[in-house]
Amino acid sequence: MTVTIYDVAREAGVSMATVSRVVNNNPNVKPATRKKVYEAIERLGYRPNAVARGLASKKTTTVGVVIPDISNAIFAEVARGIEDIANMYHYNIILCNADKKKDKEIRVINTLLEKQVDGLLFMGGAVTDDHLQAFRTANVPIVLCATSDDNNQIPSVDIDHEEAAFDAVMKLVSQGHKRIAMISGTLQDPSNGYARFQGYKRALEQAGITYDDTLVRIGNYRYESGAEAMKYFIELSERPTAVFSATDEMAIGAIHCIQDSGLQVPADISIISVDNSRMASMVRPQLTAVAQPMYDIGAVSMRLLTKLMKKENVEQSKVTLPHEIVIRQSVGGI
Amino acid sequence: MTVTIYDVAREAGVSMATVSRVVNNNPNVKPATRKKVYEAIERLGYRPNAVARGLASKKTTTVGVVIPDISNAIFAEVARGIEDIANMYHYNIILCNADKKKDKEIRVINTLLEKQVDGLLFMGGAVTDDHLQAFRTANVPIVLCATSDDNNQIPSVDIDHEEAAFDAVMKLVSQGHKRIAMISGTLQDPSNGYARFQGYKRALEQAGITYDDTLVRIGNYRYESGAEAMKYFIELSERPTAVFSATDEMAIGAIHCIQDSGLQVPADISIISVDNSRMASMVRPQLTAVAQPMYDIGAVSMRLLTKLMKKENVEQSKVTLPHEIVIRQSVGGI
DNA sequence: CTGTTAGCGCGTTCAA
DNA sequence: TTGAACGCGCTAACAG
Repeated sequence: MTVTIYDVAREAGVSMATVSRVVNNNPNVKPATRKKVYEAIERLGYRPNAVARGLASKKTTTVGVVIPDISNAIFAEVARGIEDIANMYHYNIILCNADKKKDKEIRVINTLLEKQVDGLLFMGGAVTDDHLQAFRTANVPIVLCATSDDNNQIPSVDIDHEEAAFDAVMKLVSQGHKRIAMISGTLQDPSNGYARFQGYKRALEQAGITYDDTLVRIGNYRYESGAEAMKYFIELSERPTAVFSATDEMAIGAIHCIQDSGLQVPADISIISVDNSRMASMVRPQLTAVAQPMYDIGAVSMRLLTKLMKKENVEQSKVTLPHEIVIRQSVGGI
Repeated sequence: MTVTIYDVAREAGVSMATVSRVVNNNPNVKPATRKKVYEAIERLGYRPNAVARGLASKKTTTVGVVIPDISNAIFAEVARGIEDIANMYHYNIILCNADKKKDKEIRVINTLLEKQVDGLLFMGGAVTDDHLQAFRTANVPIVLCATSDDNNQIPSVDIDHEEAAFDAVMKLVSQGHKRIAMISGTLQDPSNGYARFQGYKRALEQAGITYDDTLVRIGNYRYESGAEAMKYFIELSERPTAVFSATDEMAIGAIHCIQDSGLQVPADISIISVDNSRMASMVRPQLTAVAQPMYDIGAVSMRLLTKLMKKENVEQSKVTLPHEIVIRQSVGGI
């Protein structure tokens, strides 16, 4: 049924070792024999068995990527960066979606490790002790991508979320806003949640604005939750003149909620967010946002992982990429 | 370094066969020994090697899913359906992105096959002879998901794209529109492109409207291409009163283009599309669209694949799921 | 209920 | 430049 390296060897009149050599591009094969082998491979339709190869060589040339939520547009762009670099270094990548559930993340990590991936990329999402525990038992390199752990034990590539949020809110401040609300992610999420919230608070402080927790709502990163939070703000007796959203999608929900209430963005309320996904341009008014360099985060983390897998020594295992603010139309003066 | 089943056996004072039995939940093990083995596993931090297991058992309990374009929101929902059913039947799933490039699709298919997946799900996208060729050499079942091949040789789960497009256009017709443009995908794409275009033409014909190819533009499914196509239509001496877009994202680009030109949707121009992704509600006015049952397409195709993998006989290898029209706000009368 | 023994398909010495 | 032989970690008969 399945044609193996033995069949090819017999067909070509050589030994299996020789077939193995040509398949693996080992130069120590006479061109004539190489040709014979290739012909036999062609004739038989031989396809190398990566599983057997992996067992024999103890390498799979594949890296596993766990995506917290496949429907989050951010990760698509990060994945693109990962893939481009992976291809460059001849690694296959396999994606596993974890559906935003922590236990599924752990399960997926273990599955990937059992599959003997040569390295692991853990994309955005909280890194708990359970994660750390799973990582610790791995004997392949792991890098965190668009997230990081509290104590920076694991190599990671990310932006400074606190600073990004700070910059976003300061943009609002510089436009004269004083009553600035925030649509946050859950504070359990260290990057997109907690850090961005801290940045918000620090900016308020620096601007001399007292923090008011009626101006903070927690969303779940989805469009609807952004709209709900905004609805709450609009109904406040003294509503905010500007809103900082932790992510694009919630910001867009907020924009539409404002418009559906008969108000204008940014005339009545300004909106800014962090992310700058493709969606930021797909709304009217277009969304002003602090941009994460998503492609680069993916590319750099994959590059870092290749170094780790090759046991090259890396000078810096935690890399923080710069962010920048992209001005569009959703922020106005007061 | 790596702890094997053999180490566990020694630690627990049993044979490796027994360890294998408990790891695989074979009932033929005395509870006491089972307990001993579990303890040894715990103590040593043993993790089964899926590669070795796959080689010995000739099964990997994983199915490969090729995603044509990870940044396409449609596939996220389809993937969700796939995963839920896969989990139910205890299959792991690994996703491979093909970046909308045909050669990468073929490469990814072969990689997955080399990895000895037990089955393959090929998601939306054109199925060419090269694909068929790659499929033919596979000796595991394959099912097409949200797409199908011309001759229906491969099992598939999909909607009737031609009919869906027809229904969309007929909706426009029923509202009194006569000058109906289309933003199409490439005609090389049999499902999202060619079939939907055919449905458009058939609807026109049925409505007694002569087909006019100045009213058709080909886009690449991205927001920007929808906007560009719309720009072209608006500048026509006699512009359309309604536009049928092959997909949501292009439709949203079109809506914004209309609004940016100072026109209104649907007062000046109506828009309808096929897909009904999450984005359809994330635009103002909200998009009226023919809905594909994306989750179901994923779930049903995975279910079909499990049957095929278990060699159960399936009555119907090509299944066509029903679609329905979701009325929102982007279509008006004339 | 448990242990022994073959392979699974391939990479990799070590000789020749 | 080539081949023979071993072993990767595990499952699956087959015995006992």
